[in-house]
Amino acid sequence: MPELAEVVYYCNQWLPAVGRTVAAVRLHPRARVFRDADPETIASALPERKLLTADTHGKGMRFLFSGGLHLGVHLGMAGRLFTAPLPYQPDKHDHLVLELEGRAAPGVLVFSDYRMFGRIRLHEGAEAPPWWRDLPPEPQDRGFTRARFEKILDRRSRAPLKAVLLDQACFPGFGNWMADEALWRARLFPGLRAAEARKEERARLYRDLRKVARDALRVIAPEWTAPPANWLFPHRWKDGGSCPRDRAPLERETIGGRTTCYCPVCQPPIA
DNA sequence: CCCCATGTTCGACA
DNA sequence: GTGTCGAACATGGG
Repeated sequence: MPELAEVVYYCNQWLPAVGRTVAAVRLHPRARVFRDADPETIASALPERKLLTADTHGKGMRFLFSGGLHLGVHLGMAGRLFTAPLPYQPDKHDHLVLELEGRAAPGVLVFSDYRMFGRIRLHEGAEAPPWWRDLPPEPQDRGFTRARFEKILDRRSRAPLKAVLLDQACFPGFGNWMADEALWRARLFPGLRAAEARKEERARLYRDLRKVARDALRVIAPEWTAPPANWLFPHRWKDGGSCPRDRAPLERETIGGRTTCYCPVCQPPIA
């Protein structure tokens, strides 16, 4: 479920706990979300630590606690973060619950993920963890230059554009719907190979994918407002959905290994 | 029972 | 090395 802006939204859910100290940890030690972490260490290291900062990069999150303790969270397909008052009775899909000291709201921080494609990591040390170091610029960043974009397309010349946009090392935060949205706005067939995109088409894609990232952050990150009807988003999963631009029936096809929605009229497939 | 799902990773293969 | 494909992971919904 979560892509760039949804990840920011969920990260914000834990933000009210900045400055608060963890009193106790409740977790399910055999949950798959702990496959890259030692649950015992998480349970013993977090109590008495104060949450200092919370930030996101792409689909990843990093919560920094006092004493140089870094908690990494990836939401996978169905993960979410929320807070709740005490006393809190964990649901069966709540894999990590942090109880906070004091009586102020929120009482607990919860990481829930019924599919368990999500992931929790822990790192202790003065330096940033390996998984939070040397991160590539996000598409909405100033540092995400046209030159960088061109290099990516040149390197992935034989891949369909859809597959390239889903590469987290190149477009951190982009997922299935953002990739489709950007290609639709740029009027490019998702199966078009990067090398086949002409100069103007590349320019459109660069402009529109950055716009999609910024629009998503504006609309979804603060309150998770429903995306407007002039985006592809609200039409893409509906059977019988039609293109908000020309009303043509939308098509769905597996491209780059994922179900891809596009408009056959304004994003004509190459024969 | 079937198929599908806003994600990642790994192995087999061209 | 590049890229594709399918499976796997685990669960729920239609």
